[in-house]
Amino acid sequence: MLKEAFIGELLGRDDLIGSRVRVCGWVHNIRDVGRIKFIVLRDRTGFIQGVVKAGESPGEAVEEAGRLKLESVVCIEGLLVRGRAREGVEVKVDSVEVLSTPVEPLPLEPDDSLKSILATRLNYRWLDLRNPRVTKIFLLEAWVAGKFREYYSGEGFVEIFTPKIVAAGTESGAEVFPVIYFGREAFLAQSPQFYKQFAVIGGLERVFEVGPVFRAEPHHTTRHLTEYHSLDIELGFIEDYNDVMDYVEGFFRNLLTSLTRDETIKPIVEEFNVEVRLPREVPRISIRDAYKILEEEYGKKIPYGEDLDSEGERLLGDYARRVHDSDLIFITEYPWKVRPFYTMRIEEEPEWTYGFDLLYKGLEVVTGGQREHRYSKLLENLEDKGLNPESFKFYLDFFKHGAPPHGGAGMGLERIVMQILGLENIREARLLPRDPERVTP
RNA sequence: GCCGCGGUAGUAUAGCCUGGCCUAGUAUGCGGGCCUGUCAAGCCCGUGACCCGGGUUCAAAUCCCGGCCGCGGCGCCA
Repeated sequence: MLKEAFIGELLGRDDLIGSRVRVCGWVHNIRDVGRIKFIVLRDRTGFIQGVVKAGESPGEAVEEAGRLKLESVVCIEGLLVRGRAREGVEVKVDSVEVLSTPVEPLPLEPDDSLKSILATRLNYRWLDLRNPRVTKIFLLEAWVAGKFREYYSGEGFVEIFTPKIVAAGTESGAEVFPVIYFGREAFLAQSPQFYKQFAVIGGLERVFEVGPVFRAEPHHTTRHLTEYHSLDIELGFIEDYNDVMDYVEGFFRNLLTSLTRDETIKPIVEEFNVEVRLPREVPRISIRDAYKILEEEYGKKIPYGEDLDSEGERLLGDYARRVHDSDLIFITEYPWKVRPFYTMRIEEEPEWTYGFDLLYKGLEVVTGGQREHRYSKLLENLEDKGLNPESFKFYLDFFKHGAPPHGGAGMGLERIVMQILGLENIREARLLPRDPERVTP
């Protein structure tokens, strides 16, 4: 390896002071004070200052240092000494090795990239990503996905990998991207829904998946992407959908608790200056109660039996915080008319379902519910939705040979990250966002 | 998909409403120079822009129309 250690690994290591180190990274800043040059190197873990002095440092190093540009990729070597730099230590440089240097002026300065509009930042995302604050978003995202895997693996869930090229859309209504599959029409999966049910029915019982999903909806909002990452779970032998919510809640408790305790992630939370609240209890209120709360406490009228709009969700987020001291709130028993056909309906009140959403800081981040596992009921549901059972034959067949009662949920990774950090636009939480206008870079 | 707002150097902005004093200002970057402890380094010099097309007018960055692109709200959703 050209590089022996991350910058962060060299900082705060008193035992290394006085020894020779090699540091590789990007030139973050050059402060040329006449015969002394200060070179600030950056990698994803931090900054370190190198000092080159004319007359003192080897002539070759001085010459090379003079040729550096911002964002040149270099390795410097020298003694690690206590210095007057912010980091407490600095490198007395005796060798500068330039690995790559910009061939054109920078269209965006990483250090200042946040001053640019998002569109420009996304056009030059490889530079924007070097902004330490932006880097941290993706370190957190990786950590969240890791926590998801860790939590559910620990609860006996099996990770699955389902097809992303599929023959039919999952939910009626939501638009899919068609692809030409050897001359036939196929689609990009908008959800692993059918296949995670398949895996449960196939005897894996408890499964999870982390994967991309695709939605051909022309949304122009700060919280939609046409390609995002879904954290999915599905589990069999549930008594009712509260079992599903228990597992969702368990994950969020674990996540938020770790967020406040994990030393590796604390600096990120601090950088964004966000408060992480651990709820004592996560309220579960039926949507019918939510209608009442919205009307009585906020004067907001949602037509009975209709879905919540985004303002309603924001207000319920406020309600949860005010009344229950919780950033999280489950809304349950969604109306049948706004839920997909595979959702289990309440036997005595078939206009309502065992479907729920979880709002985090007033934004829907999870959707889930108990699924209909009875073949005949599924047929009824399809008929009720005016859907043709023929188009769902491959799915219906799963249910012909023994399917346990089951349910599950899907969580939006980017939305979770966005809400944790208080980002204003979901594109910030996507490395290379896809939206109705953008397919590059 | 419907509705609204916007497009000025590489980047971010001022100017636009109330057309002329705009040879388009500022910051940062970039190029050059000075400076032996900077840390948003500083100082001096230079570089570089009105999205495209049409119209109104003596005169358009500025007003009008069309296009393209961007941003946001709603619907819908994670």
